[in-house]
Amino acid sequence: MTFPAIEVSQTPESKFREYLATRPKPQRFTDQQRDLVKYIFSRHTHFDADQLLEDLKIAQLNISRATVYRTLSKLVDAGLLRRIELNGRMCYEHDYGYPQHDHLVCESCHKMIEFLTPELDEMLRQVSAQHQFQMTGHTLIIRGTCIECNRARGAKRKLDRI
Amino acid sequence: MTFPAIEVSQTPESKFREYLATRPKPQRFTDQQRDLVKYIFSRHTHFDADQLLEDLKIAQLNISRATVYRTLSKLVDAGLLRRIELNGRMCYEHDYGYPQHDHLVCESCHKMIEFLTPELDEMLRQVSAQHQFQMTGHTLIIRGTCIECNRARGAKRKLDRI
DNA sequence: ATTCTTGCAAAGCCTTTGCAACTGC
DNA sequence: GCAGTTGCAAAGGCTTTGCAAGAAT
Repeated sequence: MTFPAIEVSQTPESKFREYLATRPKPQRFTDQQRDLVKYIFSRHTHFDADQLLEDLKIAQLNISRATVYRTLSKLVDAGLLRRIELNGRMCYEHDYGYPQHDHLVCESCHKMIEFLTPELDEMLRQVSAQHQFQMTGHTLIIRGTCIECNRARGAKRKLDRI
Repeated sequence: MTFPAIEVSQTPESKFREYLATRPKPQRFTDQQRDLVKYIFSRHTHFDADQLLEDLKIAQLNISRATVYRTLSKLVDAGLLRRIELNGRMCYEHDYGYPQHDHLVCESCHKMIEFLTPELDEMLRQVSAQHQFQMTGHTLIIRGTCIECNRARGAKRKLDRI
């Protein structure tokens, strides 16, 4: 993990069960949902629906595409996952037990680097206030090239010159 | 316009022609492209491909969907338009002759409000430097409710209580 | 004359949805 | 047993693309 986890009193599974039970229309907790929550919270990565589906297959967990999409939505609603829009597709990351942060995204290797910015919140609040805007959330992504890809590129340029 | 325009020495059309001529493989400047550039720069709005297509129809300019998409891409490459990803679709706005800024997006009426933040650039630079990250651009969107929608909502709540 | 662009329709990509079978409570 | 969930395949929304006809240089 990039940052120390936040202390939480419940497991992701119990938090999810609580969410399901608490909805206006109570929802059920199924085997597929249990497996998904367990799998997703067994590692700290950014992933999209497709990657997750592949990884689940490798892990011998047979859960259909439709169920994966439906469960991801519920997990976002439940506050267990955060959704990030990136290059026209949805990316997910842990929300529960993990501090709010933003991302540097490498356009070469697509790595996501997390960063914390206490000043940013203050800035967002000020801007919103100036426009009498009721902020509910924000998205900040810094695009560019990570240090590894930059080095690789530099090395390649050197080779090209020989 | 929300902000004063930047002084530019060329018209959007001539800048585009220059871009087309300067590419490794020179590209042609067609009637459809001319009409599109003229139309797009005749007003300062945020728009997506679909809205543009509708507006073009109203303006009696018959340009096919494919050509609109293809030309929008070229205009982005040429530095005439900026592309903003929003709710799974692409939005466009003037780049040439207009200062770099970020957006507040109302989730109720989908209005986009532009704002300038000198401090932000410094912050982004610092974060990038800390991670030895070569920044090429960023996206910052503040989501929430604009003042008009907030008022409307308040009014509705009042009515509901009667 | 050559090569690039257009317009059409078809395909692509990611995500959502209708429906019959199934399952948690 | 009833209401909500699954899996499948089909549909949806937006964008891209193959190809023949047309236009720019």
